[in-house]
Amino acid sequence: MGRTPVDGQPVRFNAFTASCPSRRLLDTIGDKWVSLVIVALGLEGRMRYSELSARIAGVSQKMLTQTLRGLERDGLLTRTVTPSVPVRVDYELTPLGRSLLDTIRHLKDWAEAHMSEVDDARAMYDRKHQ
Amino acid sequence: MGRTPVDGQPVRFNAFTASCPSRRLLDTIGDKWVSLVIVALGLEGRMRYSELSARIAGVSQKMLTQTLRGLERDGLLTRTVTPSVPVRVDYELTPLGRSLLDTIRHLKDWAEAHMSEVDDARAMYDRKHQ
DNA sequence: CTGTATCCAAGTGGATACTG
DNA sequence: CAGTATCCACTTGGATACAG
Repeated sequence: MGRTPVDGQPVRFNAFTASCPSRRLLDTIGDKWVSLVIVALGLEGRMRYSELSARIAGVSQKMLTQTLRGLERDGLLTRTVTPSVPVRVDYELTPLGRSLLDTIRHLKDWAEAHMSEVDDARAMYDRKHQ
Repeated sequence: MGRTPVDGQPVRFNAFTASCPSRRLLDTIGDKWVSLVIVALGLEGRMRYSELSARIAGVSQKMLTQTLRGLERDGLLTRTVTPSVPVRVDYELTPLGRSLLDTIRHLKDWAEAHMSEVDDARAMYDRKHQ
């Protein structure tokens, strides 16, 4: 999200720099299912695949698995396989995942406090522009 | 992001409910260019279209205009046209936009503090899984 | 139960050309 | 200068079928 200039050159924001941590975080939590998974695990502590699937309305198997794999890879949750028959798999937030949950709660707070103002602004804009 | 149950039924997260403020906020700031525009305007206060275009690397005219229109519609910034020749257009955050900037800064703080841990987790995951 | 693999429709966004 | 309009390549994600 823009690097601090060290050479006196003007700052130029660059969404493409792989080194931009903010961009990467936004790409992660901007994903449709990521925050839902994190919030669900934050509330329940530990959940099975089937519980997550039931809890998150509309998610397909493909997207739930893909989301969980990505979050596991990022160190935000752990995946525990119990080799019973049938197999049981549990997911749980890591400390890193729980700290991200706090950040997501800030977003949630802003959203719940201010999205109605956004709605009002939209209604007014749409009225003005037909 | 899940509604509080009022009838004793289990909570079910639903990313589709238009009424979910968190989902809508995430959709907004998850957009590739939105946060870059907001942060740029937060830093500079007021900027012309051409200044934004120069400041944000890689943005196309189409996407910059589209992003600015969306943010104007949401009441997050104002658009001021000065009918000179050639025309001059300035963009500036509204108070609502500045309050969102604060929230974005929280994200930025988490990202700068923890994305290196995510990198480490990814490296370890990729090593384990070939 | 917990996935994996494949197909494909819809959405996203860059490039290019043109305009008040 | 500050856009608008159009085309199209690429990505995203749901549906479906299959598997350990």
